[in-house]
Amino acid sequence: MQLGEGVEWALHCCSVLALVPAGRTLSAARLAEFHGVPGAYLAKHLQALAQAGVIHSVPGRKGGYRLARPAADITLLEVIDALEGGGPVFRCTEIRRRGPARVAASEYRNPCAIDRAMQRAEEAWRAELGRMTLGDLLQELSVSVSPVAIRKTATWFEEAMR
Amino acid sequence: MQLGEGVEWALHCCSVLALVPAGRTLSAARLAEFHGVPGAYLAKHLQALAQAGVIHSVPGRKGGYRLARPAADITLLEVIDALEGGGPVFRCTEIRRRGPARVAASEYRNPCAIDRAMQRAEEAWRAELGRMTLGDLLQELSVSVSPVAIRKTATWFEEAMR
DNA sequence: GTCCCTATACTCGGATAGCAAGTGTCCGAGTATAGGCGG
DNA sequence: CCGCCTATACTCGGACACTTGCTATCCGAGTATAGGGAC
Repeated sequence: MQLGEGVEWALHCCSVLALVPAGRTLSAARLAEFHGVPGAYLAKHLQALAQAGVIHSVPGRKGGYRLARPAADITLLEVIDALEGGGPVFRCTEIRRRGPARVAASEYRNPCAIDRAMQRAEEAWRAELGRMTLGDLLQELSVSVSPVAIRKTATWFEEAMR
Repeated sequence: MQLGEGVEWALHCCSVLALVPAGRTLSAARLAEFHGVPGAYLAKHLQALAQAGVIHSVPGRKGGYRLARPAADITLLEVIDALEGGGPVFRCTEIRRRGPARVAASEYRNPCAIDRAMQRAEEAWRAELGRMTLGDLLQELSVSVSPVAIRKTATWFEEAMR
């Protein structure tokens, strides 16, 4: 089991979009260029983010993408769920109700103990991701990224915003 | 992202194998019959569990499978890692080092903040699964499963052990 | 009657197809700009 | 000189191929049993 590559791209793109000035946008092509990834495929993931209400898309010539809300109001969990569908990682198919030891449906009042344990673990995962917002991420980036890289990013931004 | 179907099967099989008397085994065919799943495919997953040292395989005519250790010493995490490979769910491909804003490799001393956040969440998931053992699961099952189902399972076991 | 040998039945183990989902790419619909034309 | 109209360039959005990994199955290698034969 592993998350799709698009999750990494989406998280990086969102952290970049958080730097876009209010009222401006950044196109999918620019985002792809910045991260060195295929633009056509990245567009597909950005589309999913837009449909989930994480980012806002602006059509037309001066169009592009921007965050749909302030960075502090967007959790990492939202970004991931937007791409992966948000369904449960572990799907209980109730195999306990199959085979020779099955009993009447009314006997299965309690939920499957295995499913419960898995959901508990999954909830811990989601809680951790739901605790952290893009705002937190930006703050962490501002202190952990080297000044050289920050300067270079700022320069690229001026070019891209022109 | 979702776990393979085999994870559910493996967890149920392990909880059944925990009921096997010491010195005895249960064949893959019996386990498949009990859960109503294709035996040939289940065998593949049991094989993975055996290679990971979770269960012990006995070849030959009176062969089969049994737990490699006491149920209280086997965590749910071990079972899942045995099937899914144990690798990280989120793989950081360091895309920050690509594109026009990249800088010299020596500037990337700090680990990627996005990767850190994802690993933290993943660790919460693994911790929760590592906390629970098959022994805990059995105890929970003994009180949550209906007496009728327990009796029916016991009857099937007597037949299978013959 | 006892021991040994052989054929058998049943087990695990790895090698082999089929299929769904993720990966990657393309072209069409829509909009703000820029330039030219008319008043 | 000013306003309007049209052609253009650039954007997002969904429809279309390809590849990887999960799903499913089979047959071969190995071992304990059971039966028969020899002593």
